Amino acid sequence: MIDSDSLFTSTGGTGVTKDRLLDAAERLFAEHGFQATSLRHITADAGVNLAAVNYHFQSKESLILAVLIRKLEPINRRRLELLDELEARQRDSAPSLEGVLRAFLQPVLEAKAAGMELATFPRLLGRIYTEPGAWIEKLIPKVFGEVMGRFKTAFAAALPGAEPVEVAWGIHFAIGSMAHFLAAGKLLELISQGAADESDSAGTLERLVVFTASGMRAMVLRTKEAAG
Amino acid sequence: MIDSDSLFTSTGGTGVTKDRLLDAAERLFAEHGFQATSLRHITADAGVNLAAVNYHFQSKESLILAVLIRKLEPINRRRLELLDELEARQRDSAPSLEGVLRAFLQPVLEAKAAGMELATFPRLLGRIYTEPGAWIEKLIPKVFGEVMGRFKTAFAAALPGAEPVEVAWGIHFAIGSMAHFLAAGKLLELISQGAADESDSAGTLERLVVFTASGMRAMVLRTKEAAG
DNA sequence: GTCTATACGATGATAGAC
DNA sequence: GTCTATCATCGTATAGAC
Repeated sequence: MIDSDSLFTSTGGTGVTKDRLLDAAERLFAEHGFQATSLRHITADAGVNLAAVNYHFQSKESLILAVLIRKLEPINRRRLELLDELEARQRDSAPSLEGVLRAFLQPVLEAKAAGMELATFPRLLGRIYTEPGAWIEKLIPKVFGEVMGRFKTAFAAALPGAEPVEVAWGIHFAIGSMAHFLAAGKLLELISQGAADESDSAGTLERLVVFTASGMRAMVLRTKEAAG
Repeated sequence: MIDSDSLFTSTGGTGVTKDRLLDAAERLFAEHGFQATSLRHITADAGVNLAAVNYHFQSKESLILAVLIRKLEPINRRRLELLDELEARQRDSAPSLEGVLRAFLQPVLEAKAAGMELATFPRLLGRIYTEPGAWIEKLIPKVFGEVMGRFKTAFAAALPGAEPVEVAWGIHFAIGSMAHFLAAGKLLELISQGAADESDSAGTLERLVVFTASGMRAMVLRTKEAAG
């Protein structure tokens, strides 16, 4: 259905039309959502022909993914940077679990604080995960492959003695807490009756790190005790 | 855009057409997803006229919500049942945090194990939360209002001394871990390279309870120490 | 290789007769 | 309450100009 390769090929030279499309699409998606934004709106806004979408991208869904991947790339690069710094700072010992979590979570919260419409991303991924076709399984490794590999190792090192499968569960739950915060900020407002400030990035990061670090440690400890 | 009241009004007497629509929609949505299921498929399958959808429900989105709400109701009822039992069992002391979490999480995992297509629900809610219009803010309290109120009290009692806003953060993160597990099971497969068994409901419940209980306790402790 | 003009089939929604 | 008929709009595909 979607040629996943085309999503990653650089524009090479000028690539005016393609970039104009991505820019217009990004702006309109953030403002009105995916479904409410028609390809005709996008192409009119970009000043290009409707058919250009099907030339540069194959489908609307592919265009959405291209927009998201373009936004996600710097976040993942920053994650790897922070992990590099963390590992360089403590060459002898293993990095702390809190440090690894901070390297993983901070770039996302920074991007949200910078005004990026990240709420759309978990939504789209969530929709895609369970959609028939399952081409996402080849896409995710390409976008998150390096990040996931590096961080899995780092998490395992920060949780000595943990079974790899339990580390995976922990990462999954941690991503869930983060993704839900990004996607459903309004729910936090409802639960806390307006008392919680979701725009407080530093506070959110701290809470996420404390919550997930403690959760992961407890899960690992549980299985270690059950085994021993 | 959507008259939220109509989603909750009982069919009253027979209501054949409305129920036939809900049944057909539920089956087709679970099989093909929301977007891929057209109203014409649904009405043909239900043996009713196309316009019946717009008469009984106003829009496709409203029909989707009605289907989900109908499935969600028994889950929330079971949650309250389990919480009642828990509170009756230990009248004198406060219920344990793990017990409250189990009452909240178990009915969802049971429903998933029974074959319910729950993955669609976090997806839809996620999409709606950030959609313009924000009518969901009136809808959520109606569906989750009683559950949220009862469990907020129970969580606060199980976390003595915790600031209410921190309890809200904890609930939010816990819901995130649960919702992400429901919506993105394939991601867990990828992270664990197939080692994690997401169909193991008992194991998942146990992991979720341990993870979220420990996370909530640590978050509350952090703010208590900061305050004291 | 890029881009445009144009058309197609299907969709969600509505108006008005019964 | 239920139907038929009809609407504007959508995503997509193709043929052909630069």
